[in-house]
Amino acid sequence: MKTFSPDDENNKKLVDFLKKLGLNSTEIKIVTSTEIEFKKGENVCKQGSFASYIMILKEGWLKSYIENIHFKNTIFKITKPFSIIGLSCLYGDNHYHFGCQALMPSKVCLVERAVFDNIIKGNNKFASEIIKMYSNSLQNLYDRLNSISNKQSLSRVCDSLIYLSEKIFESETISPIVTRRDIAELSGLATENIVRVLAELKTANAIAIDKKEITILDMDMLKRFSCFG
Amino acid sequence: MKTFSPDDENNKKLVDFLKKLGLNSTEIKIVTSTEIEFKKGENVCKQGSFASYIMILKEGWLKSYIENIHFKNTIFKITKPFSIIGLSCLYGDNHYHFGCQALMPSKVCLVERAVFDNIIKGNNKFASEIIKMYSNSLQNLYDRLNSISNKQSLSRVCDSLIYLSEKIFESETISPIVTRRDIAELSGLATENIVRVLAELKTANAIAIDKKEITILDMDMLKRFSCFG
DNA sequence: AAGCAAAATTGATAAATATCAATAATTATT
DNA sequence: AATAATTATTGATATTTATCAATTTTGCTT
Repeated sequence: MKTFSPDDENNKKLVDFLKKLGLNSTEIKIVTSTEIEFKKGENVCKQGSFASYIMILKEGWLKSYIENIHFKNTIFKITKPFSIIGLSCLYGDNHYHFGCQALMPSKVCLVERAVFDNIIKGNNKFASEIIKMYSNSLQNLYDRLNSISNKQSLSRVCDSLIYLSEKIFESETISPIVTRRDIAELSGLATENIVRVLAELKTANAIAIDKKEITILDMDMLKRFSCFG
Repeated sequence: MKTFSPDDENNKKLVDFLKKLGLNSTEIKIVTSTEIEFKKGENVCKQGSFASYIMILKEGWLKSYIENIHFKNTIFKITKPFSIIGLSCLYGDNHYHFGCQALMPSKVCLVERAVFDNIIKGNNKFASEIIKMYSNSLQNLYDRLNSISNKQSLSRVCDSLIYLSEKIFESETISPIVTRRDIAELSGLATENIVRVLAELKTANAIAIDKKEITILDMDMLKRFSCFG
């Protein structure tokens, strides 16, 4: 009997994911042929640089953000395996409109844009799956925009925690790979305010804090706070 | 010689637009068969309602926005003819995640989602044009998010004015169909602050104000202010 | 385990924005 | 053209959030 290393396991999952998107074996080989490792904190892509690749996250976690002139970032998405990054750059001007950084050691498959485009054009099932991803991305951005532009700090932080718990980590526990600053940039607030709001939520028994790890104890309460505005 | 009514003219432009997207005559007929008129202020779609249709704006102007509980809206897009609205609802849960309202009397073609989906699946050229629109929508949302979450009022208002002038009206003059409140909801600010910032910009000779009409006199200045943060 | 660097926390203060109230201007309606 | 209704404007004030400075905690390296 063959034993699988964690890497084999991960390969298998990635292939399964791509199959579900409608890719055949040849296409899967093409798409997974170039794999790059990134260290924690490394840039996966830089805002403004030439957008050569569409990226598939195979292992690890990334954050995608928009940089402004004064190095104040807005994180609009945390990405888990197996997600596709850079779809907004598939057509249009040839530059990344956002930056992306590894939250922990991560492996990413790079697919040249033209190659990716070709597969879409020749594979309707895949095209329609990609369109689903676009829809999801738009909806996620609507959510973030709503949170940041219409709500106050408490509600915004709750939104971020709900997002991280439900959409990203799929657990009541938010991994400590997400820092207070990350939550701040996700909420459009200063780090110090995040700390204060988290302390409030802890007092209210909505969350528990163990060092950098946050656990949601009362999701209903967070959702009520989120609605308050 | 035949003379054309404004309506004929408009029909022709719409057909041209759809041809460029790769649709054939049959598909164009299907897509333009249902046409609805909306009065100024009328809801084209309501956030949360069942998403039956993809919409093509044939005539007029619309605003798309996200509502929060306390009726504070965030406008994320102003739409001109010929734009497609509701792509984010093509798949996914069956509800509109945003509201859309007519800024003036407008005509909209309604296309059932399933019909639209079928055309995409059978027409690669069209699918890839639709994907371009998704990319543009995402990039527009990145821009808005960056403006609202990282910048102060002056820069935000400048961003909104630049957006309206360059992307929407394609003129230095911003049509008075956009109210101060619309600019506020586009900028994530209170209406009163918009008025104050506009007064500042007028004093700086960056814009001219004639009743409700705003004309950009110095686009470079607006862009510098936009970057200040 | 000690020492260092990064991240988190706390309090005090400043700055930015929202809100409220009152008035003026504009547009729509009759 | 007169009136009503909406939208815009202005000033004063209250809230909210950011910033700054100092300290503590945590995680990492040796």
